[in-house]
Amino acid sequence: MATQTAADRRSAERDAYDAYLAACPTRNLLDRISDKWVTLLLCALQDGPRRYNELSRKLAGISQKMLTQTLRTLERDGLVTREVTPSVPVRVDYALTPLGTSLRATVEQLKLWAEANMDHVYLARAGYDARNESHQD
Amino acid sequence: MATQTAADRRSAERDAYDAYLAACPTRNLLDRISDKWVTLLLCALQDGPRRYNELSRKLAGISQKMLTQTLRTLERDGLVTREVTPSVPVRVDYALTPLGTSLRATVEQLKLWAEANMDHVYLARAGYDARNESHQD
DNA sequence: CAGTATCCAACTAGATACTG
DNA sequence: CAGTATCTAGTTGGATACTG
Repeated sequence: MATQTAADRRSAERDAYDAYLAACPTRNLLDRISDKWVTLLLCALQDGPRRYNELSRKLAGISQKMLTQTLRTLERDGLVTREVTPSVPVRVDYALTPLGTSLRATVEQLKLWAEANMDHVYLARAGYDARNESHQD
Repeated sequence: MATQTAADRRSAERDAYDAYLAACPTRNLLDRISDKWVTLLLCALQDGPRRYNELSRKLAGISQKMLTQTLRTLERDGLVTREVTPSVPVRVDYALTPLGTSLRATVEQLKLWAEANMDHVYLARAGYDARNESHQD
């Protein structure tokens, strides 16, 4: 009994943060990093520093607002660095921090998974829709 | 020249889907799976089938609407199965498909990353905010 | 138990125009 | 070049009430 309790306590301490809990701050962090722009930006920075306009071109269709906003959040959270070279015109380079690199490894899997399983998902949707349309009558 | 072109073509074929492109359907899929409820649900199903109310309790604070909606999307995309046992009251079990299991492996890393690096992110934010408040004057 | 249906406040994010 | 500022259409998701 005492053993059980001690084990439980140890386990609780190790898992101080638990995203299943609504009040846990990791719930918010998980929400932030679960974002397509975050994923694409971190991936776009994997081969070294990139300039603002390079990122803008690479992430086709992203608005200036979302690009700047996402980069600022990533910078504040310690995932990317922002280096300004005060030339004329000014040059700004974004790069991954070690923390950002550690997250990039994971979100890249997400991007690769989507690209690898798109066809599989298409098939699943077609099957689901076919099954559910036949229930209509 | 011919070699170059052939290599380009091969590369283009391998990367038929590219989430960097706005019009690519994987951009949408990436957006769908980049969702905290998707992550938490897939993780909650990792140890086997779970009933609707079990999931509701495990994902503290999720509304019925989001739970049902997310489960339906996951089912349609072929990531989870929904099994109805027509008892009274009815019993419904959700479980991961092989495709869902493959995605779960990745999103679990996301959840673990958030839980493991929360403190690091807190520190980064404090540093960023301190640096930027001192710029105010 | 496992949902469905509806309403709506709040947040999101694109478009647009402007700047050091 | 690398942003900022503003406006708003559209979406999201929680709350609430109801059902087989």
